[in-house]
Amino acid sequence: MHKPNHPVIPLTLTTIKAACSQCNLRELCLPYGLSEQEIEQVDSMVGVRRRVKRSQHLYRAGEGFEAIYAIRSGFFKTDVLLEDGRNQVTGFQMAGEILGMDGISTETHTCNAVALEDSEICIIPFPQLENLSREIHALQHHFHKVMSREIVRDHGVMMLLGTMRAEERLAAFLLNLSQRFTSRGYSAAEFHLRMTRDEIGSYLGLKLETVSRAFSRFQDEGLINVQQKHIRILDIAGIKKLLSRQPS
Amino acid sequence: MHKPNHPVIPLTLTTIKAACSQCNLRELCLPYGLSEQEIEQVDSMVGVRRRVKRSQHLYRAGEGFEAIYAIRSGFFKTDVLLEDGRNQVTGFQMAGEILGMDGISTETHTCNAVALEDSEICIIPFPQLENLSREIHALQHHFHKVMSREIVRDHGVMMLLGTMRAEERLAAFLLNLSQRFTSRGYSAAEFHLRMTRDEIGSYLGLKLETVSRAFSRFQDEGLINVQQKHIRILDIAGIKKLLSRQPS
DNA sequence: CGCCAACTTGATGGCTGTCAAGTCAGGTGG
DNA sequence: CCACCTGACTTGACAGCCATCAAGTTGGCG
Repeated sequence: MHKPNHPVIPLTLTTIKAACSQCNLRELCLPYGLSEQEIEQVDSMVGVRRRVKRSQHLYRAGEGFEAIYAIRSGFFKTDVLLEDGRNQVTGFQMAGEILGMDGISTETHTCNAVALEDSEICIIPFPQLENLSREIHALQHHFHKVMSREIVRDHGVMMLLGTMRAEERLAAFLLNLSQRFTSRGYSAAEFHLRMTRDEIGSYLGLKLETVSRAFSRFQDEGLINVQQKHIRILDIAGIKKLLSRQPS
Repeated sequence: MHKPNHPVIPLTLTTIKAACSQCNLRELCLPYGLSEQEIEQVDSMVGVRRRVKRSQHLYRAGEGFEAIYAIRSGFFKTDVLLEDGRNQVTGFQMAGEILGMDGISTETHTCNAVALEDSEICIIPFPQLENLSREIHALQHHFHKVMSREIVRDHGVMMLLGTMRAEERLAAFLLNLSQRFTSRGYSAAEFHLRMTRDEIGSYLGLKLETVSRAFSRFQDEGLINVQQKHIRILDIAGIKKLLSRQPS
């Protein structure tokens, strides 16, 4: 939907009134075909935007659950900790994706959400989401799809962790990032990693040295170009081939 | 010849009218505190029960999504397949648990659900669930909790696959089974595995030989007693200790 | 009774973890 | 401007856990 010139929205430094109606990520967060009035209702449900600076927590495991969050800009990771100190990155989230659904089941968040770069999120108070879902059919169904997509995504990670070897995991990781950047209008072939090797390793069930070695090997084989956190994909087809090859 | 004049409920061998109001698993599937009338509404939403014999599919990846399923009795596994033939068991489900939520996001199931023993499930047509959810507040919230719980469970599996070694994984698996049997009124210490070593291995990201060896080692250490698929836990505390120990 | 799938156990090898040393990049302060 | 410092990254050597391959055992079922 194209917007003609519209009135200026009042801004503050810390929190901003969210306005889904003006948001260019709308199609990621919301269903198609809402009426003007329904969009207004959604606007008033999504209370405010909030900035989260790099390395700050959006929420922590153990905190009470009150809202889910739509990422308006920036990049996050979620992770869980075991008592003995081991931790597992469970996902990386970017603009247009939803955070916090882990908290619904027990009214308590079960993982940590940390900004990997300065970010901005929209707060969606959960009781109000449920209220509005009962009124707006499409919103209800959309939210169910979002949760289901998270479950399917998790199955993909389980597949990756359970059956793939190191280079396959990294290849899948790169392809996934590339595809998500593409669908947000960024380059499919060139991007900046917001996370460290250690965080990639944690997500992929590998040690950071293994991640680093795999990156180097990909570079030696002419598949990618790595310069620290800067990645350029040279041969997408070659990377895809790594995934379909039988290990045994 | 005339039948007696009270109405007879039609039964067939394959499907039975579900009746949540009579179901002793009600507290697993449904929220507390529904009124008589609400329960009746749920009864009429849950269309029928269906029997699924051992090794039969409840649904397959690629099939259209129409309903979710509550397990009334029996035992299932869900798994996903890669094109190259590798597969990953993503979960084992038992009575009172919900299957099929993977299908909501794309209107198509993304995994297979297979009965590991003769089972019985209740069919919950999804559009009707959404309809009733808009009427019954508690049902809506309960369903959201169920989906969220699935997400949290998946995070646990990712933790297991990403950070634990073989014996820790198997220990976690046994404790999880034991706990779930307990909460259904069965023995915490003695149970029958419905799945093969290969399926356990797929779920835990291990080869069947490794699973078998870990079972044997547990037995040698006096933690459990294994007789093929029959498991007796002798030292729960000892098994728990395996989980909290640092690997390095 | 015999067959077959499931399981167990042993021997060997390879992938990836571990330990260690060195390099690189970015930020800070003199 | 440059020295310095620190966290992130790379690379090498080695070891250990688990996969692989192989052979044998068990138990269920026709």
